[in-house]
Amino acid sequence: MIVYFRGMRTRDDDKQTALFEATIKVVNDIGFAASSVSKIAKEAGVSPATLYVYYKNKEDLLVSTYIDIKQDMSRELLVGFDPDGPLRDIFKQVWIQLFEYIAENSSCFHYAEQFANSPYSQLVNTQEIERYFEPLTQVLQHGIDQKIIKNVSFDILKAFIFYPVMMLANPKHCQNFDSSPENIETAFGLAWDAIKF
Amino acid sequence: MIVYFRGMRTRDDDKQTALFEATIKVVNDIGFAASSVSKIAKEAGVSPATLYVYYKNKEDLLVSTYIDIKQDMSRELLVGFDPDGPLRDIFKQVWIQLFEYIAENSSCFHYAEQFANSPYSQLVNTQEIERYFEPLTQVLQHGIDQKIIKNVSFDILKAFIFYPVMMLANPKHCQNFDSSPENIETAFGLAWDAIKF
Amino acid sequence: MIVYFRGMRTRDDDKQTALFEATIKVVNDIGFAASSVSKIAKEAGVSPATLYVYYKNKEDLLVSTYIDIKQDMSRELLVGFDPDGPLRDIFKQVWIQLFEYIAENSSCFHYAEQFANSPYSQLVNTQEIERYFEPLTQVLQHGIDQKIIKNVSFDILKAFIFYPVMMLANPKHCQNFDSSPENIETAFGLAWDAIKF
Amino acid sequence: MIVYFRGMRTRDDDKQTALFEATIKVVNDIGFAASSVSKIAKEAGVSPATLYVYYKNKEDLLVSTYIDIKQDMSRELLVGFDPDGPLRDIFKQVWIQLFEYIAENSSCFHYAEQFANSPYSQLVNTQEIERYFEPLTQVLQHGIDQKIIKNVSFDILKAFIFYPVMMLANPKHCQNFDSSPENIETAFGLAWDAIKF
DNA sequence: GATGAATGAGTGTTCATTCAT
DNA sequence: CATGAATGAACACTCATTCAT
Repeated sequence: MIVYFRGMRTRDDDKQTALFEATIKVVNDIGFAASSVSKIAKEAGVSPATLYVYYKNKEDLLVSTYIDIKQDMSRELLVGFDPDGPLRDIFKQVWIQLFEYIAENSSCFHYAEQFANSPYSQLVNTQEIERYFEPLTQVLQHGIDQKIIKNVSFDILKAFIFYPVMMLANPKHCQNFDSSPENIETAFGLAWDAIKF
Repeated sequence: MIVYFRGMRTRDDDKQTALFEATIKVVNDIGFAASSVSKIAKEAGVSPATLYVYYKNKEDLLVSTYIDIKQDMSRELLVGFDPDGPLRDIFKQVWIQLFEYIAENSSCFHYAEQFANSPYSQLVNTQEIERYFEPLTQVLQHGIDQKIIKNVSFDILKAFIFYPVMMLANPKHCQNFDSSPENIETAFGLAWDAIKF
Repeated sequence: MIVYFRGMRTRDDDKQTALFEATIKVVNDIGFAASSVSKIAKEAGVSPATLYVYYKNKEDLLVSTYIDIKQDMSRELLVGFDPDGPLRDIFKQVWIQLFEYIAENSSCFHYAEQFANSPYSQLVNTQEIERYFEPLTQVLQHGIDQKIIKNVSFDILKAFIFYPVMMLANPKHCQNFDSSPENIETAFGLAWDAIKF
Repeated sequence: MIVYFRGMRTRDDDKQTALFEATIKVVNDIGFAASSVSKIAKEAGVSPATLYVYYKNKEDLLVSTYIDIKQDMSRELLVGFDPDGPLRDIFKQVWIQLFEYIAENSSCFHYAEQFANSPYSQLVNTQEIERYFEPLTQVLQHGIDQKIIKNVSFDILKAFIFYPVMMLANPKHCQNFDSSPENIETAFGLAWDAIKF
């Protein structure tokens, strides 16, 4: 066991955070294709070489950033999640929280979308990501068993519950959509009509 | 020695087509970020310099390719479009044609998605693109007026009719979805339930 | 068949030569380890990017340069080669020509030595290189058969005929050696005494 | 917490040795060009910064390692050296010991060769190195005076006694040479024939 | 003494684009 | 029209070295 009577220079959490945020900002500003390690480092206020202290390489930087976002997103989505409540309420809560997450973290969300559309996406273990969202899948199955939700494949259900939110909450796609609580509720109404038995 | 006959095409349509297809192929194979003018030219079987005869620069190449795809897509979508038929049938037909277009032209569709997610998308006149799909908007409005379709904003309606298809038809997102006619009909059922009054 | 009624820009032989010479000069001046593509390009008076028009990459540059030197060296060595003359005369002529080649092309020779001592050497087909010198091997065998030369392995014979020349002709190793015709003849005497039956 | 006892070594000899060995290993494994301070430090199991406690800089590391090897080599060469025995026996013994040293310490030897071929070699005092081998030079002179050895310059003699060994003992150059005692004796025979009066 | 963090300067290589032909 | 040659600028990444601890 090594004990230091005088500590060495330690890794700087601020720098890690700065790099994380810079990655998202740069990618959102100029796009995945044009984002370079040097631009991200400059945005973070560190030397490009420093970036390699915190990340193995560009791929690691982009992939780690994506995974961190996805983890954070699933956490936000499932705040106050209660699998024993009424199904419609569960989904409404998740739906609204997803909407709010996207609206409030639009840059993170957009980064994740760009990442998922890039060839880097093949480098992440999709199953691991999906595990974050497993509680939702279980509730869906429960709804199907109780004949509350249509007995169609998960892919179809997800396509109607979550995909439209992503569009509506993203000002890039829906500039006209006014995200007042009423409008969000209205939109959820359509989602529920789609999947309910 | 090349001899020019009268009426001979000076700009070679074959080359233009080759470049169009090469652009999509390369972008889909290696991603937006890694796609370079030289790789696209090589894939098309022409010199990088020749590419500049047909396109002003890289941006022009990418943007033009996107617009061409979108035009073609709207054309396919609206084949046999009859605004006077029953509303549900109209949408069903468009829905299925959209689905088939994506399934059959997945590389074009994927290119368009990557493009739309890139900052290049800011360079295209979105209104012009939307005009291609205007007949659909008119039918939507008609349905609302007749109380066949929910009286909510176009953005919400579109988010539930078209966005889910894009997810379902894209094998990258839905590997498990079996696109048999029955499944497609089932999925359309959810879309209709969502928007119908 | 493509016929150009107006030619395109053609590859510049001067540039190729300049790159060849620059490679040798730089490597000899600062060593294999410190030699970089940019330094070689600068020495040749071209852009680093231009270098990649003529060579696939750094490895190709270094390996091609080595092979070119070796080919040239074997050509010089075998000038006036007559396998039917007296054995001692054959070897004396080759020995002297090797000596002169090394003395006159010391930079090429030194490059080749550095290359052979580098890990890049594993990338060249040694057999192909040795084929250049095959006439000598045949004469050696002939000498052994006729009991003019000691019946020992080729490796030993080569080690005593050619390796000492490389040392003597190389001013880096033998600063004191005066390469007058008499001294060269004397040195050859030792080589012949070593291998003669 | 580290506690210093009285008389405790401050500079760690183990670390010095580890660095010496790591330098040779890394250079032999990946070549002079690719060898970096960090890789050597990692191989030695210390921090790059620690390396600078033992060596002034990279140059010092490489040069010191070379000198250490050369010293060790001369020591091995002259084991049991008796200037009063028969000349042929003296040289035979040295020759065989040189051969064995190279065969047994091929990595050290190869490092030394690479170093000698690099521009770093200009940084070492060659005369100091040669002094290690002075006993041999004296014996040579003695042989010349007694007309046992040809009266030619030292450079020529050395070129025929020692250079061929280096070639034969180096498997990189002579893969086919079987270093059995008989073969080594045979090879020495050629060396002796070359230099003997 | 020993260390991981930090970095400016450099690496090999590819880029989008222009040029002469 | 069509081309291969040519390049400055950028790329991802590693370097030898220093610094604070």
